[in-house]
Amino acid sequence: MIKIGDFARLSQVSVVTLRYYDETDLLSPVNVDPFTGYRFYSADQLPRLNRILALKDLGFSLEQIKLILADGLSVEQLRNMLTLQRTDVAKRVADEQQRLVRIESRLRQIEMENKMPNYDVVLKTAPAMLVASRRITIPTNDQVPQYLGPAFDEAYDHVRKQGARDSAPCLALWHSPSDMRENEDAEAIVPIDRLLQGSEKIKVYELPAAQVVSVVHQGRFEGFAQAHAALLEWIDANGYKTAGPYREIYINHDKKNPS
Amino acid sequence: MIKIGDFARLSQVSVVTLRYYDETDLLSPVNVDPFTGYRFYSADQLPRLNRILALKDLGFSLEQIKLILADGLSVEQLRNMLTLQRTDVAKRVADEQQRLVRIESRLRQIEMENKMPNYDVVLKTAPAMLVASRRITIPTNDQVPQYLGPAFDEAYDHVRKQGARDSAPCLALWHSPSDMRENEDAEAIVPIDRLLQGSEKIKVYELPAAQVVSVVHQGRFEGFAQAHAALLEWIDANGYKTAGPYREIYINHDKKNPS
DNA sequence: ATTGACTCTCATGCTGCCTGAAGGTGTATT
DNA sequence: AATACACCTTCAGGCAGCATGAGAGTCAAT
Repeated sequence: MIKIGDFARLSQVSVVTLRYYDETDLLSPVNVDPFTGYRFYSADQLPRLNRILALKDLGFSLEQIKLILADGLSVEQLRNMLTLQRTDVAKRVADEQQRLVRIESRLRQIEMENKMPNYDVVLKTAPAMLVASRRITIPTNDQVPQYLGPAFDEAYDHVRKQGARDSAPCLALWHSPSDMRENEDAEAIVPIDRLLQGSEKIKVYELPAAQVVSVVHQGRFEGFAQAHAALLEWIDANGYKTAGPYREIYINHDKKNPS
Repeated sequence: MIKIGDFARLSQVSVVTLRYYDETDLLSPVNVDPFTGYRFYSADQLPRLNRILALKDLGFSLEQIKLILADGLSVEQLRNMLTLQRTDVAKRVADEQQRLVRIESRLRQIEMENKMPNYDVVLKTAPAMLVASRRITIPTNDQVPQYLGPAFDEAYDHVRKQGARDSAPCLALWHSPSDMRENEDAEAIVPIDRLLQGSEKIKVYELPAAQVVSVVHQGRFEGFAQAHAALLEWIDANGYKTAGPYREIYINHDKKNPS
């Protein structure tokens, strides 16, 4: 019979933790004095405790450990749990390594510019949505406003004529590679709240959900190239590849949120 | 003015999270209707929110992010925080990788033995303690009990004669390499509660704290070699090196807990 | 009888939110 | 004008794995 304090010293586990393990039925003392409530442990319980610690060390939760320690767990099940845990931990390792890369890229940026970078790039998931779209080709880079404005108007008119409403801010898709400055292939998109008829010019379809890298640009177009550059840099630094068109989301009248 | 739901959709952050950020003063809406309590955001707040997300992505806590976003933070301080965070994350990566190694070693053990291994090896930290010690040389492996028993008695007598008490279970240190079977160099140790006089045979000193790899063996000496083997295997598999003597802790009369 | 070292049982806190419950708002349709 | 329905509000509680502290009872030695 060992009192909790001694057992704690033996096992290098805190008294509080031992009490918690008792409370959660992970490891209960062999007997408890019915009057004083004192917990008494036996040296025989050290192996179980050590196993608990070992499993915790492998990253299992106390719930999982309880499962593993329950008798009736087959070797197969045990192996499965370990295998799952392995992929889990492997993923965590990969995640943290990516994080490390991002931190280092930030540090490099700071070294170079000697200030907090202007643009914060974040990985997000854009949900799928129904859209009405007008796809156009823009001859030269400086004609973007003249071409894109009317394209949006066309799409928006089409939507309103059928009595649907826009359910989110408009966005533009750029299908051309980022270094292309002429004959750019763009799509003016109005998100809608229900399926409706398309036309020759206006296509209606579901824009699928996608992983996107997002950056917020505030103000008018000037300096916009910087935001774009920040995006590309981030993508490069973090080892991603672009797998679809660029999206630009327009909020209010002079603000942009390309993603 | 954007309602919280729309702002949530724009930023891909949940409404609940936005409310939480408001509550914790990380990002408050530009204005709140005094009657209805409705929160209203502005598109101008997207950059700040994006920065918050970016920093969260780097692994900072919300508290730290609040600090970083507070004005008056110098580039120096920012760089320091990032550097700290880098070492932090690097450590986490290393930890998780070690964990991965341990899991894989467990899996291999299961493949080989087709059952849960008998011994659970855990890394612990043994605290420093005052001890009275009797160091002896044991000619051959099978004479361990005859030699070690009296050595403990000597140390224990010494302690009692001076009115001190043992404050923890006795332990033995083995200074010889693990493959040595003759003329083993061992130390019988009694932990004590206060400093006392040594003698020619009995040394009194502070056994320093140490990182130890611990395994629990239950029962008599038979099968003890297995526990020992498990230790060595673990140490090898996890890329550690032994940096001191083995410790064996004896609990009750027939139980052992070498660490 | 009195220390002093332990032990007990609550209660609360930590992080970063999520999940309701109960009730008030805003807009559109009948 | 009534109603429906989507949104908004403020609590309250929960999650994992304990740590910290309060207030009170126990145990062994002096």
